[in-house]
Amino acid sequence: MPRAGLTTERVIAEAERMIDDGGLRQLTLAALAGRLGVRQPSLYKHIDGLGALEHHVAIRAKAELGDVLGRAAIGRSRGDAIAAMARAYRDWARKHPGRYQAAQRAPLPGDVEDEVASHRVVSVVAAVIEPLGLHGDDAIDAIRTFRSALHGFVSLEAEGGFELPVDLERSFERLVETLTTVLRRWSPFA
Amino acid sequence: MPRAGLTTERVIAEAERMIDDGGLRQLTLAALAGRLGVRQPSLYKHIDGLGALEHHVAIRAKAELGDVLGRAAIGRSRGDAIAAMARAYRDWARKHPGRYQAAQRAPLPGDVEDEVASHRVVSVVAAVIEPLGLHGDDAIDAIRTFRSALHGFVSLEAEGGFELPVDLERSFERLVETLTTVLRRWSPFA
DNA sequence: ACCATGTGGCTATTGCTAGTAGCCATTTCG
DNA sequence: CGAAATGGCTACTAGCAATAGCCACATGGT
Repeated sequence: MPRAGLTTERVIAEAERMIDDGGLRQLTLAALAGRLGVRQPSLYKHIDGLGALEHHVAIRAKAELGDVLGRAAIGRSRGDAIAAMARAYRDWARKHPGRYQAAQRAPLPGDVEDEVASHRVVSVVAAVIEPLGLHGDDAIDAIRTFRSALHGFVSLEAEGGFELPVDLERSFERLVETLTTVLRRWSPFA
Repeated sequence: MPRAGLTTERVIAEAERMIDDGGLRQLTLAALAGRLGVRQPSLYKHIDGLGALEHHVAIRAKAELGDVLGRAAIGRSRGDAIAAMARAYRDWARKHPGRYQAAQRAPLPGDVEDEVASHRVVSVVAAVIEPLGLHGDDAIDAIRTFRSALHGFVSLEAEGGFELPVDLERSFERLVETLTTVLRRWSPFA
């Protein structure tokens, strides 16, 4: 009986591929094992159950998204950086819908690894917004607005929540323009 | 053996209560039957399986959300109507997190009932935005921006996606103010 | 009042899922 | 080259949705 040569890495990678074309919901250990040419219980030698697998996928997705956002902002400033980051955010989410979805679960309190990965995304956004002169609560409000608008657009788009598939590019560019304008003019709150 | 006196209505209502305090994910026919004092197969006399049940819940949630938004805007105009609608949106989603989540699935093509309910939400928003002088593609972009920002905020809030639970009220009011300002000044696109 | 019909429960069963126990062949390392 | 570790496996349990088919209750007509 020749060995399949699985590793934790390969199992997770296949799970990622699986959810990116089929949705998070249809990730099952049975189907995953099938894809890897192995029986379902064999997976437990590499991952600690379905929950742990989803957790790994989530952390990796958060880390990669943070990375992508960071790279998008390099060499740009202010409005340009914000727009580039927004487009990178949407692009990544569209290329990896399952992983994006997996990344939405908040870390459990005390789960340091997850907290770090989650925080990275926020801190990259914060780093781009800070040069606009925003600090403290004003910066927090601005970051939340930015994230809300992007996450909202991306997830409505992914769910097919926009009724007409036409003109999504235009609508998104419009949203990006609005965001950059709004954030550049962000002012202290009463 | 006395009858339990179930109806389709009661089954759906109990499912709604169930997902509103526990999340959509933990809606199972077994648990639902337990709550209703009945065995699991008995539910099939009233609903056509778990998928159909979720579908009913989704349609009712969309209809009710559309209703709530419509009522919020009555007697107000322009910025006031937009702000009131935004607050009503968030309030309803917070009061009914499971139903809000259920309402996010887009209708399958040809599912007229679902399409009507889905469209109602969009058309209420459209009705409030139109008096600002927006038509055609500009109105579509504006509606999408509005929905994106609200849905994004609400779902990030529900998932615990904002790191600090403090100041959410302030951040939301800020978002609402920003939205009303942006929409009032919405201009034709190049 | 009573019988006939329809219906809302039920038990029993199937098939799919996650997860556990424990075996054994292959690999790896002293 | 032998011993230990390891990565597959089969066999099993338990929970889930769903179907088949039974039977008691409720209802309505004569």
